[in-house]
Amino acid sequence: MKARKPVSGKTDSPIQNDVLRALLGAEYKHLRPKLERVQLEQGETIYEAAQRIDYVYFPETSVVAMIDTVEGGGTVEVGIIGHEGMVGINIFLGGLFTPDKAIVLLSGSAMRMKTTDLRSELRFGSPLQRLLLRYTQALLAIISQSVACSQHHSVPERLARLLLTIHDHAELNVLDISHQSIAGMLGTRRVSVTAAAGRLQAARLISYSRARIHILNETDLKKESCECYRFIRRQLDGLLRDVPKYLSGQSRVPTQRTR
Amino acid sequence: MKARKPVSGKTDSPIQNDVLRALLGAEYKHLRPKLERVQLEQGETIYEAAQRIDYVYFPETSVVAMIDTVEGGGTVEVGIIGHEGMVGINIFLGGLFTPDKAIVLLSGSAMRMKTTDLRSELRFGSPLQRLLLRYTQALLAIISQSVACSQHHSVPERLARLLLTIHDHAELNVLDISHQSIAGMLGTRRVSVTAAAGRLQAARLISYSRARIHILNETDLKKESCECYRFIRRQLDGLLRDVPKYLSGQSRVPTQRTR
DNA sequence: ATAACTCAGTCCGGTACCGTACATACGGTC
DNA sequence: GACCGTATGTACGGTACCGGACTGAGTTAT
Repeated sequence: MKARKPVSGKTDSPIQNDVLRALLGAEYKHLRPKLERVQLEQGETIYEAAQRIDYVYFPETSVVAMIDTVEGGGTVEVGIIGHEGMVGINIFLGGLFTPDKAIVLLSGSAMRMKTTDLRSELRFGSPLQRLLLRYTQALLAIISQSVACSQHHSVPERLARLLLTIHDHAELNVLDISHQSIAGMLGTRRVSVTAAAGRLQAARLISYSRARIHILNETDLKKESCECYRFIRRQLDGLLRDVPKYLSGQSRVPTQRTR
Repeated sequence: MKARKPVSGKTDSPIQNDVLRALLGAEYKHLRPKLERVQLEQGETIYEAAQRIDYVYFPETSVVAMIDTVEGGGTVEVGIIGHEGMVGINIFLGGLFTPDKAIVLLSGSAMRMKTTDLRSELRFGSPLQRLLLRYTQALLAIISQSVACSQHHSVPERLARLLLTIHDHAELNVLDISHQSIAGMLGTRRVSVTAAAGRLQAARLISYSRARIHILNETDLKKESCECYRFIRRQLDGLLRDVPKYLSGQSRVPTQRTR
């Protein structure tokens, strides 16, 4: 496991991950010393496929993509994880490894925790466990939808969906991603991405150059996307709404991070 | 909820679902009165999408498919569930509804349990919970692979995979399924299935007529399938191997049902 | 026997991709 | 400014699959 430097100075600033924030009561005090804030840099590989996992990550401003690889080298994205979730859900489910590769899509901070610490937190029907169960549910629904999506929706539709999904986690209207790496996520050729992106640019919905994409018109971009974007949003929004009932003293989830 | 007749007579015969069998100790006695054996008939719909769930099902000789539907009517299979698993995993994860439709692929028996009973069983860190967590893990891995599969593998490859997967749950080398419903699972046209199936028949790997498919040469059929079949098998086999360590008094999982 | 239905076989033009290749353009480095 | 690595633009033939339509063959109902 590669050494990773903690974010200097602001180790104690407020936590921005929704799962952790939902635990801000008594549970939190107990958990806090086991959490460490780290900076994740774009392009960095967090997990290799089939690798033993030492840490799970709760992204804050960072965004992480889960990537599957098939024989022959083809890849595809099976999940985008940001401040609403956790990277390493397989650990929670009882596994020791990740089935897929996790790479950092957008630089930013994340809280991390040793897998051993996570496991001991889960001993009882703890709030953390219920939160993660709930998150797993959303993840399962989203991935199921992804199967349907890759089967039935066109590359342009899926490109719009992907851009919107990442954009929802980003702080600006700018995404630093190349056509090539988008192609890797959609499981298609770079050329197909360029063609689709070209159309979106011609329609003034986005603009791009050299691995930098600007979202110009989010509203109309949604119209170009397949239903899957809305589906994903609904799942993740529901996640926040459903959280309170799992908590004891807490009446409402803290305000969502602006983007 | 439709009335469903219990299987007459043999209500007390041994349970054939792997999850339940793994609980055959003290936990079992506690659970047994809450389980009811029912007969599931091919083509029957167990859950509609977005429907409230009253029962979860533990298939024994029956096989169930989870089907997603997209706007426009396209469908795709997102999971085949047999004696190794549970139908209604979303309940376990804290939901109230199924996101997808569940239909009976092959007739047979299943044990079922009220969702309310399931929930109360899960209060503590029960063995049942750990078994279902472990199962969820496998399910997540399999569905992730399905995303990659539908993106990168051809219809003939995926047809072989599907037939093998169903066959593994069946008791005979005969599957009563039409090209049309296979098309619904692969998310493709009936014509594409016919073409692919025709090739497999010409190669004497299968034979078929009027919604009845015979598996003639499983070994060579595997060679026509994409890697995904092996992947699924590995996940489900690992499921059985990993079970014992979650149990207290039990040293080994009971012998697997022959097929 | 006839009809009605479901299932499978075949054909047709169209298109959204694929794999490959090469050309151009941008950004940073020296 | 010249260079190099990376990103994007474009072209081209090939093919897997689509949507739609029609035929014939088996199965069940009347």
